[in-house]
Amino acid sequence: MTNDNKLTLAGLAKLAGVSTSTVSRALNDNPLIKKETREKLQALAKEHNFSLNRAASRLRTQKTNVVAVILNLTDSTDQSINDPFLLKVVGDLNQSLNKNGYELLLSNSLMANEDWTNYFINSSRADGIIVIGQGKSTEKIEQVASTGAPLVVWGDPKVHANYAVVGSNNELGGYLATEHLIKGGCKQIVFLGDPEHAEMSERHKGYTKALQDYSLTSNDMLTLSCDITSKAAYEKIADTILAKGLHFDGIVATSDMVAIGAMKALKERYISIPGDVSIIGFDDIAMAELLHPALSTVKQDTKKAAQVMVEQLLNQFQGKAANSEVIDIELIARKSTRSL
Amino acid sequence: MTNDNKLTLAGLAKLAGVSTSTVSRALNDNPLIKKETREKLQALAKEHNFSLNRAASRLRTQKTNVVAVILNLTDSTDQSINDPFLLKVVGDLNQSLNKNGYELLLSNSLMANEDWTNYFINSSRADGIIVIGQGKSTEKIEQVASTGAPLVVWGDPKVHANYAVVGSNNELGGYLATEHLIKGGCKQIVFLGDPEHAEMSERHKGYTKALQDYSLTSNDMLTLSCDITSKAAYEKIADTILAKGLHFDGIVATSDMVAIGAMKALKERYISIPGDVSIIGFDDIAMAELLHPALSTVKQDTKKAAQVMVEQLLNQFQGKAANSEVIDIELIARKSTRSL
DNA sequence: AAAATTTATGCAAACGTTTGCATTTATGGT
DNA sequence: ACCATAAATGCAAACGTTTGCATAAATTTT
Repeated sequence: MTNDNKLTLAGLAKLAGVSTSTVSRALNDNPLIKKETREKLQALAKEHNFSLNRAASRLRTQKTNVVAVILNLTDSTDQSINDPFLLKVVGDLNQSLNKNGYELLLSNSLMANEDWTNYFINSSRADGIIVIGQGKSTEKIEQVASTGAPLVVWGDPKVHANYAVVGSNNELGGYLATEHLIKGGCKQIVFLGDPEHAEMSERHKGYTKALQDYSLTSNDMLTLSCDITSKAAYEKIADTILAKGLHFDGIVATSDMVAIGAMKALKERYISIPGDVSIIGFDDIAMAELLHPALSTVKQDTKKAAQVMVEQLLNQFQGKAANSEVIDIELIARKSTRSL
Repeated sequence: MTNDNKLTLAGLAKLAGVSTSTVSRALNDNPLIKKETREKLQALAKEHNFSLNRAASRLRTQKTNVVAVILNLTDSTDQSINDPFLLKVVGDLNQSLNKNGYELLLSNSLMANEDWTNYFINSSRADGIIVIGQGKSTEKIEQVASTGAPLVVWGDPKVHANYAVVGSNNELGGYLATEHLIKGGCKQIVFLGDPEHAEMSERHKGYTKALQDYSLTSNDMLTLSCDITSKAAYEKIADTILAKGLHFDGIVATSDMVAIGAMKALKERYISIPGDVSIIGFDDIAMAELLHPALSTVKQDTKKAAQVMVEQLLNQFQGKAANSEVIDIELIARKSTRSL
């Protein structure tokens, strides 16, 4: 529009009849420059539609103002990429990062290079790394941590790690969910999910503890292990009922998506929810309240989580140590569970 | 680990006893360098965990190998950020971009600066822009297009625009969906969605055309306008039934999320699906087949779409003009619609 | 009114690559 | 053996910022 050959700092300087250093400082609102000239130059820049070359300034300052967000998918069936919860976290991180002047470089564990520190940090692609999900193996994460690169992980904050983990109180969540079913009168409560997964295993702990506290059967056969996708959950419940009949009256699902799969398997068999079987999920994805019956669940506060994660990362940028932090969860009782 | 003070090209060169130019060329696999030395240097680089400073190379080459992906949210209630379909598109774009050596910088229309070309392209943050969703207003997009910046938009490819649009054949989709209901015996078919939205309005066209072709009532009152979220759809259906009774026996929903909301409103009133009312969605999100009843829908091929969009963008990088392109859709009949 | 201080601006080097051109080394032709 | 050509490497400039230090201008102090 205005000028075709890209306008540079030097160009602006010439236009204004000052030096590049003055323009640079003025645009960065450096008080070293007299206020009037600062404003004049800023106006000039706006007028000429000037925009700083970030590649140059990143090179000079050794700071990118970019954060790499890595979706830690568990395997190649791009299943979890469909989990609305994870993607909600990405969205909220984007908001928080932008608010703090950072941009979000999206990546995932399947595509990203082997050595994350090397690829993102040493190459000046990003200043820090946020990993979403600990998955089943944490070796790559630990490797990043060992390099000392700024890092925050979404996962279970209770697992002892040499890196900062932000996450919900999963054990408590599992406990509350189970207790809610118990109080609704359930006697045979199944845990449905993947107990090898860090976060899920904590939820399983809470589940077991609640059963003990209320002295209910804590049979091993009540733990149904399956991948954390709707489809896997659907199949697991269908198979189980086929094999052993309806030997349970409550399901603690490890995520809302898992609960959705289970619900479908039950509905297809005309098993009433919550009449015959109560079911409770985890996450509180947007869809939970729109299911029929509306899904009771344990809500994870992703907005808060995103804020905390960004905050922790910024701390590390300033040389401070980062701490793991627990985000409060909240039991949301809807229609898929009986409440006596 | 190996060395703490960052290793640079010059450092590597010194280690190898050659010049920086040789190392640079070797690492870029430039045949100007003898094959043996190339391999030797690449091995050395790997051994020393060397990684190129991208800020520097971007500055020098004026190429970032980054593409900005902008989620074009319609308003500030961050509603659409919850739409799994949009996020699926982001995921697929990430795959396609990575496969072609590009990285994905995520942004959204609410946070991003006003002038997208200026912010992303002129500043050397990215080489090109992909906008997901035309939304209700396309002024920002048109502005980008007018600057000549590499741009591809996901939306309705039929709307005549001065930029390349990749999208499904929405009119055909709307037609097929409606026809499917008609063939199932529906007589009073409602269109549920937002006809002001570019893509949705095309689907509405197809809907109208199908009604005409089969000479069914094409009453204006059968077009129920609502935001494209589950919640809005739920409320719209609930209100409509309250006000006018059940005056329809089929619903063409503008997206699967909208269909989900409508389904809930029906179920709550013990209206049988598809017994009393058939319902069909659009998108085929992962969850569609896991609803009860499994949702019939018009599938959009996001993987293919992502590939095409990236391809079109790469074309523009090479100076070629980009064309709008139509992605095939597919009717998926499940259990939420009668099939006579 | 000159010296001392404060305030505002400019100079020039540096960030780490890439690449046109010059130079050296190897290969081949007579 | 010598020259012409081809292959391999090196030199040095450039990309567009930022910033320590030096300088110039304005202000205050004596």
